[in-house]
Amino acid sequence: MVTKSTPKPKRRDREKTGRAILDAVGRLILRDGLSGVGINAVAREAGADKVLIYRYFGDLDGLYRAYAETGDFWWTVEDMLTSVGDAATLAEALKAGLRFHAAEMRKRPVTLAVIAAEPENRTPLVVALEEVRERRSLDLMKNIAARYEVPEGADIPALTALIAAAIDYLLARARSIRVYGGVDIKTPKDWERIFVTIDAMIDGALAPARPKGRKRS
Amino acid sequence: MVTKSTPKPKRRDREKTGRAILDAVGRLILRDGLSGVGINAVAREAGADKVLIYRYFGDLDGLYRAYAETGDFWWTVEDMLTSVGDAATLAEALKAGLRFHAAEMRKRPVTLAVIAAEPENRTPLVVALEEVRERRSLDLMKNIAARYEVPEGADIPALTALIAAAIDYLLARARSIRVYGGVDIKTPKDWERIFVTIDAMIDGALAPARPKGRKRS
DNA sequence: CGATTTTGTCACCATACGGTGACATATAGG
DNA sequence: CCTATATGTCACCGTATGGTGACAAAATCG
Repeated sequence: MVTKSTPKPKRRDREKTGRAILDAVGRLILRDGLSGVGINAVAREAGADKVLIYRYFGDLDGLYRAYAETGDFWWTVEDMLTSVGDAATLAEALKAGLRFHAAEMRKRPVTLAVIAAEPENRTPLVVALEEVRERRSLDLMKNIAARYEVPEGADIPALTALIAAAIDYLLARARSIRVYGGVDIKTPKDWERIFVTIDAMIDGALAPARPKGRKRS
Repeated sequence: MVTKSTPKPKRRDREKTGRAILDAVGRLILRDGLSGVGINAVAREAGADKVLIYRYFGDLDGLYRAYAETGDFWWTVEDMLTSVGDAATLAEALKAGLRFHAAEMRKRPVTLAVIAAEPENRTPLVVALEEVRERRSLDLMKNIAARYEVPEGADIPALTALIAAAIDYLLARARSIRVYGGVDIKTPKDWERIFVTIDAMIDGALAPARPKGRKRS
């Protein structure tokens, strides 16, 4: 037999195929990290021919851009505000806000995977996520300034940037290691412990008058 | 002419070649990131045939391992202690120690590049560096416990892990971005500002009795 | 229904990768 | 000096990558 090979035709549905491709991107990021996302891998994972990726998204960067617009990669500022809105003091607002941030990040493993890849993988996807992060930070700072009185000498942007950076980095690392600097970072219970210290750090950074008294030895 | 092609022989010197290969690894990490280190790239960069890499180091992982033993990737605990040894209080010791940490990390761009690649690039090199970090943390914690009295409720491991994580991550990110969360992270001057907040956070985390008094709205 | 556009399939290209075998010759040991 | 080993050179392999051209058939539109 010359084996006509029954090539099993496929229902033609541009929209469905496009979605399958974008879904495959997400699955690949999750499974193999952002560096595992390539034309061939995506086509294979999506069960679509790679030529369709080029037709629909232009090239790999176009795919990244399209995927960046697809997902729900961050909490929104509104969500943040409603989640923290009833805090009486700035300190309580920051504590609740950073807890909210950590909880929301843990719900978005794809975002964590992208963050993990950020430093070495400067694709449009990571650039897009960075832009969102910066815009959101500015928004949040404006809201904080409007709602709370900031103690003199307190540097709210530096404070939140430091703690958010630590949270994001440690959550991203927790995908592959269990301990960082002798501290467990894997389970929610571990993070309860960590947040006790974060709360104290926030209190310190907001302490109204740091006496600066130096003792000489 | 049949062009005998003058193949330009090379002086044979195993030691020198080996060193050239390891040097090439460092240069490549610096220029292209850890993911830019491959057999072909290293051979090209070192001006040596790749078969020599296999002969001398086994395979790519062996190369990583050999390179991990080559470099001075971290400060030593002794250096840390002499740099901080005269601090009168635990708070001052931690402030000085973390400043020292940041300064030493900034002197080691290769280490920063490896840290940047850590989350997605689990080569023996990053594993080796992680092990050093963990050992060093334990060492340091022991020394601190022996020298200073730790206030009740203060979690020194969590405190140092959080701040060190933020420093390492932000320094690694500073290689490719200028601002994180609205805060400049590039120049030493930027870091002076950041360290003001770090100092305050340390004070807060070491504050002896956090009253926990909540105000209701 | 018939013509045109769109979707999907396949075969191909050049390039790069990690890895290996065969061979020449410079060096070191007897 | 002659021999054995170690060093370096070259040509190859299979596999994967990003990317393109050609073609068949399904869907759409007149």
